[in-house]
Amino acid sequence: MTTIQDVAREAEVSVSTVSNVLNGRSDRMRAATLARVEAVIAALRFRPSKSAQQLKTGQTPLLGLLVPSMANPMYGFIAREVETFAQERFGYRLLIGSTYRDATREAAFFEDLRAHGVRHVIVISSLSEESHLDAAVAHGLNVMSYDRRAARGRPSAVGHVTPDNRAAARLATSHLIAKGHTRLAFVTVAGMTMSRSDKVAGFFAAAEAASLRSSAQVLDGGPLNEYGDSVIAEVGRATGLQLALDPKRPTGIVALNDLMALGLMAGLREGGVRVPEDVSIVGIDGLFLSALSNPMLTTVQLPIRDMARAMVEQVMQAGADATTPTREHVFTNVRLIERESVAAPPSSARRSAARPLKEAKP
Amino acid sequence: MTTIQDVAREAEVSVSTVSNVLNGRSDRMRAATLARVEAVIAALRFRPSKSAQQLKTGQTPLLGLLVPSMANPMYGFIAREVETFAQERFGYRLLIGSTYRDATREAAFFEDLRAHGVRHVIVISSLSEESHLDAAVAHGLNVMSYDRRAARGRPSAVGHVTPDNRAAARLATSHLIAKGHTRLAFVTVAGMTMSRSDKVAGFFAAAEAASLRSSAQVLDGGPLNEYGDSVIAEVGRATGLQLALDPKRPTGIVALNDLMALGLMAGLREGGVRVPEDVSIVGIDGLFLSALSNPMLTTVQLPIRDMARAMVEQVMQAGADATTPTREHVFTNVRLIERESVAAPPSSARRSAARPLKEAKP
DNA sequence: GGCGTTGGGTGGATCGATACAGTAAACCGG
DNA sequence: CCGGTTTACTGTATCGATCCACCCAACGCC
Repeated sequence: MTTIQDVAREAEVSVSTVSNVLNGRSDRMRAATLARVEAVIAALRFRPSKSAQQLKTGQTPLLGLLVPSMANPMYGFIAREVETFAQERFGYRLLIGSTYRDATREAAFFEDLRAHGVRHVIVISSLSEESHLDAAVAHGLNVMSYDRRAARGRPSAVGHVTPDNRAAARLATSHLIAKGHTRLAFVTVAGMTMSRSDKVAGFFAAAEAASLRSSAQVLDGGPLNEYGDSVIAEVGRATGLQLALDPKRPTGIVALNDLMALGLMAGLREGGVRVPEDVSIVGIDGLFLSALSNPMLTTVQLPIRDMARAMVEQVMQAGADATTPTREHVFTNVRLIERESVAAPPSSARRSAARPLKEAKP
Repeated sequence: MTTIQDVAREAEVSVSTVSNVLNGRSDRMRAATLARVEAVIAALRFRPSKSAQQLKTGQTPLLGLLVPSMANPMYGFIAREVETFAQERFGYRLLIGSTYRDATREAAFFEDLRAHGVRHVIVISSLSEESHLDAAVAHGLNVMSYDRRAARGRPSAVGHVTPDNRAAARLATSHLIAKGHTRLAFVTVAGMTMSRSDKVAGFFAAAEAASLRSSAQVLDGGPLNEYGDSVIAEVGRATGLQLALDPKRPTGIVALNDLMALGLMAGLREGGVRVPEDVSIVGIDGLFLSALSNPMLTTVQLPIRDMARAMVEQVMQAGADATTPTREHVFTNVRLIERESVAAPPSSARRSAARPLKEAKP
C-alpha cells in the first residue's frame, strides 16, 4: 500500500505539502508544485488511509444503518436510497446491520459502530424502547430514527423522520368506506410500536368519522420472530386463511404494510375467498411489488426517497445536540394508488351487522 | 472516548498489559491483574479503536459486499445471509455498496474499500468484464465472486461461488416438457452475463434432449438501466404484454429469475392471457415472494444460504493467492418447487407448429 | 553463592495521516 | 539597504493501538 511518504519522496516535497494537497489547501503552494504532487498521486494510485485519517481527525466517512432485516424489500429499498444519497452528496459509505428486532443485537451493533469510529447512524427499529438511542447520542453519535415520533416531554437528542402513518391509514380506510364498506378491519402483527399504533389510530379515526367505529376492528396475527423478512407475509397468510373461514368477516381490510397485504391476499385465496369481489384490501408502503400482484394491490404510497434523503441530510448535520430543537420531520405527502384490490363490498354484506372475529386487546 | 491509556491508568498497569489483555495473552500476567484490567475495561465501557488497531495491524473486521442493487429482494436476501454469517462466525461487519451495474461505480467502490483498509470483498456483479477483479486481488484484496465461473485458462486469484445455473434452467425446462409443453421460451433481459448464458445453455440442453430444440427460443426484453430493482420486473411485464399479443406464443416459459417471472405473469394477465391455463411459467431463485403470487410461482430453488456461507468462509481464508488452486464452488443442489404456475399446455396448442416470436441475437 | 530461567510485567518505536509551529527566501516600501 | 510581510514550503508531535525488546525479582539447582 502506498503512503503519503511515498508520494512525498517521489514528488520531492514534504509530507506536509502532500497533506495540504490532499486537503485542498492548494493556495499554500505554487501551481507547479501542486501539479507535480497531483501527478505523483495519480501515478502511484495513492489513496490516503482512512484509518490514519480517522485516528487524527476522529472522523470517518461511514454511515451506520440499522434495519430489522435487509431481506425485507422495504428496508432494502430504504437502504438503497440512503446509500445512494449518502454517497453522492457526502461521499459516505454504508455500514449496515440487521438486528432481527433483537435488542441485544441492536446494542452490539451500536457498540461496533462506536469502535469503528462511526458518528452518524440511521436507525430503523421496531423496538419500542428508545432509551438506548439516547445513550448512543450521549456517546457522541448523531442518530436519526425512522418511523417513530419523538416522545413528548423528553426532548430527545435523536432526530426523527417518519411518514404520517395516521394519515396513511386514514386514507386507506376512507377509501374503503367511500367504496361502501362498513365492516372494516386493520390487520397487524402482534406488538405495538409507535408507527403501528399511529396507523391504528388513523384507521379508527376514519371509521369514527363515518360512524363506523363499532364495526371496525383490529386483528393481530402472530408475533414476528427473529427472521423479519418473509414472516410478516406469513403472518398475513395465516390471518387471511383464518379470515376466510369466518362468514362474518370484514369486507374491507387495511393491512399494516404491503408485505402483509400480499400475504393476506394469498391466505384469503387459499381459503377460497376472492379479492376484491369478496373482500377488499389496501396496503401501506407502495413497494414496487404491490404493482406485481394479482390483483394488483391498491396501496398508500409513502415518500420513501424523500424520507431517506431527509434522514441522511439531517444525520450529517454535525453538532446538532442540545442547541438544536428536537428535530422531527413527519412526511405528510402520502397518496393513494388505486389499483385492483378494492371494489364495492359484496351485496350480501351490505347493511348486515358486523361481529368482530377477534378483538385485539387494547 | 476512552482509550487504552485511560484503562491502563485506572488499572494501574502499563498500556502493554492492557493490550495483552485485549489480545488474549492472559498467560503473561497474574490472574489478579487480568481480573483488575477486565473490571476496569467493563467499568469504563472501553472498546479499542478499530482505526488505531487497523493502523498497526493492517486489518479491519469489515467485509465489503458489492451488489447491483440492494433494493432487489434477491440481493437483499443474500446480503442478510452474508452479513449474519460474517458477523456470527468472524465478528465482521458489512460495508455494502450498490453499483447499479455501472463499471465506474464499481471501480469507485473498490477504491473506497482499499482506502478503508478492507481486505475481504464479495462481489455480485453482472458486469461481464472480470479484469478489474484481478486488479483488486493484485492490490491485496481477497475477492469472492458470486454467480460467475472462473474463466478457463487464466487461473484467476478470485474465488467463485455460483449455483449450477445450467442445471437450474434444465430442471425448469424439463418440468415444462414433462407437462407436455413443446413451444418453449427462455425469457431474459438484454445483455449476456456468464450466469445468463449458462441458463440459456441449460434451457437448450433440456429442449434438445426432448428433440424440441427447433421450437425453443430465447426472448430478451429490454436492457436493465441503472435502477436494478424493479426494472427487471418491468422488463418482464413488457415482455409478457408483448407475448400476450402473439397467438403463436410459446406455452412454456422459463424466466431468468423470479422477479422476471412475477413481471411476466403481471404482463400476461394484463394482456388477457391466463397462467397457467394458457401459458405456464417457471422461475428461478426461490424467493419468498414466489410463494405469495397468484398463481403461486413454480420455481427452482437455489441454495442461497449455503452459497452465502461458502462465500464468507472462503473470503476469510487469508493468504489464498497463488498457492491455492483456483477456488470455484458450483452448488448443484437446486430443486424444483412445484406450485401453481405450471399446467399442461392448452389443447389448442398441442402438436401445432411453433414460430419464434423474436429470436435473440446469438 | 552464583547463574540461568521463568514469570510478570514495562518502555517506546511504529503504523499513516494531520496541523501547528517554524523557517528561508523573495518581495516591498521608504 | 533594512525591517517587515508574504510566499512557499518543512519538521515533528500526535491520534490509539500493537508488539518487540528489555527488565527485574524470585526461584531452582548444582
